[in-house]
Amino acid sequence: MDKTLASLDWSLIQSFLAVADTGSLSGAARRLGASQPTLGRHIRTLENTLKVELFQRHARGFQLTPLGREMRGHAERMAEAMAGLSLVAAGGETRLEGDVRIATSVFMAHHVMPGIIAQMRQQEPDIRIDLVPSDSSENLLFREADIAVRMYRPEQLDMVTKHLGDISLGMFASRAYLDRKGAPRGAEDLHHHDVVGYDSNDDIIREMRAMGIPASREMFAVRCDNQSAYWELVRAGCGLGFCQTNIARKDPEMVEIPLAFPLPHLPVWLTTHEALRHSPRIARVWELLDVGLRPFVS
Amino acid sequence: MDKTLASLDWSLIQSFLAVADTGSLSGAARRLGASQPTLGRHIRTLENTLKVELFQRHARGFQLTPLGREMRGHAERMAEAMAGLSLVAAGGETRLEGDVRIATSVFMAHHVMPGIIAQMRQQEPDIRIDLVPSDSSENLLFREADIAVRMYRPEQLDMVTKHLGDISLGMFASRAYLDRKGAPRGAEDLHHHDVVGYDSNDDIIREMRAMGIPASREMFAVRCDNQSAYWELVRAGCGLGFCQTNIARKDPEMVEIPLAFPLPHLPVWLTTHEALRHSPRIARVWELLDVGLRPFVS
DNA sequence: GTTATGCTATTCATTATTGAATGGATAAAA
DNA sequence: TTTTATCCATTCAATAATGAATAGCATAAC
Repeated sequence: MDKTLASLDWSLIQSFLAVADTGSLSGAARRLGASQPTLGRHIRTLENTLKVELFQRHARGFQLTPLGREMRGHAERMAEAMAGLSLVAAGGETRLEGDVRIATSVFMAHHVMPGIIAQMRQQEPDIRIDLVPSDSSENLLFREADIAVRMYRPEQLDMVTKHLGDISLGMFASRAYLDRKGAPRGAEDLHHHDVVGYDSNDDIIREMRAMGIPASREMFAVRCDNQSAYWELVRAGCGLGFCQTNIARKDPEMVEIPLAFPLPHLPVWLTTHEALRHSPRIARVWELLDVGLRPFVS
Repeated sequence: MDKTLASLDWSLIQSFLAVADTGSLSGAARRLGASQPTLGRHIRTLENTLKVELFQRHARGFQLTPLGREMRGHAERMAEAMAGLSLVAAGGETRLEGDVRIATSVFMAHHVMPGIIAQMRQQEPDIRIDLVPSDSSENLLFREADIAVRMYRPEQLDMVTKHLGDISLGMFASRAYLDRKGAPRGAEDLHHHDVVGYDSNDDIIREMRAMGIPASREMFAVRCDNQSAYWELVRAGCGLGFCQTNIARKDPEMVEIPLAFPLPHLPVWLTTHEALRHSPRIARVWELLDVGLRPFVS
């Protein structure tokens, strides 16, 4: 085996990749939990050892040279292999303790998960939970999360999934709003009302059109992409809005608006990586999520 | 990104793979140029961080657990990516100095390369040469060599190759042997002579059979796989033997035995990895080998 | 122009890592 | 059995790597 290959410290490549990704020593340092001088030294050592120039030193940061760009691909392949390795390792943990990261939508994280997690903590005090609220999908391969609770069918490969059931949606308004504007009568009447909608997400519009109701972005008086904040807007009386019926019906201030047409249902999927499935603590949290979410997916 | 993934030092994986490959801390230490306690600590750190058991401690060394075996594949993928990276880096070196590893057959390394390398050193004193004599083929992907001089067409992918010409073979015997046994007359007469052959390598037998001459392993009085030692056996008068004519004819003690049938020719191929082709020092050594080998491939 | 911000390079005390040495344990060879 | 050769774990002095602090730049905003 070549001397260079054997003696070159792999952690230098780790640093190289971090600097290449973040574009600066400082950024890479933050990502790796190291300091900026350390990263600077790592890059210099790497360049000196390989006798090549990997970055152009710029006042605003480090920029890859063409050669560095060529090397980056290989470093990324190393990172992927490392991710796979780390996944196998996590799946091999045998004790019923440790951290479990649960990714789910902002809305669920706000309105559903706290109760479930509180119960989990009582039953499994040795399992610490990281809750990752996010409406963009996580990459479970890179362990951005261990278990994801999602409102759509996961499409990543090597995943174990379970469809827990469906969440029914309803249209709601606050009493204050209804006192002011009255309740809508039928689909056409919606045009005379304020509706709270999503901003960049066009789910509502597409669903309404699918129902045969003309809809456009302009019909929304107030828009918000964060679903928790969205719901607070509706509760504050900004207009009509949609919400999971199981949550909204518990709120005495909110009134459900009966609709002539049925709203779509949201499927609830539990997901984890195949390699993690046999880890006791992941399996346990999976089980508790399965049970805990049941009341919400009637 | 997961904390474990980001914070786990990749050099620990490097150590893990070395221990998995060699089966011992000491062996891994030798391979990595580190010490046995260091490797021991690395493995322990890795196991503690990932909270898994990777090896079974045995008195004779370390043995992978099933989980460790699963992880090994990923570690190997990392090593492959690392090899690719290191190759790109080596190809990106811009100076006409450094080390170049030349792999070639034991015989060539003994009888041909020294002169060529001596001349190289005069013309390019800043290029240091590692000569790797080996009759098994090198893996240029892992940079076991930078340039290989081979007697067969290389089959690895991503390789740059050049057919320099062919080497002609002849049958020779020492004067001492001929004085004792006389020269053979024709192919049938070979049975009354001692022939020095290869041991596990059956090239000679296959070639003779291809020529229509009945041959078997038993016809060899003395056998040796190392071709340099083989030739010394022939020179010492152990029997008839084959050799490159260009080399053998320079030896006043050796007499060529004229044969009625033609012997096969050996092709000479120069090989390097695609990624290294544009490195100035590799290109320079390639060029000098091309020129230097010319007299031998008439 | 001036200020604020974000970055890199350098220094130096601190900390963490390393390896030589040692002891103990096991398996193979004499 | 005794010897020999490996191997691993542990210890501790020496070494190497680290990060906080600082200074110096370049850019962007005012």
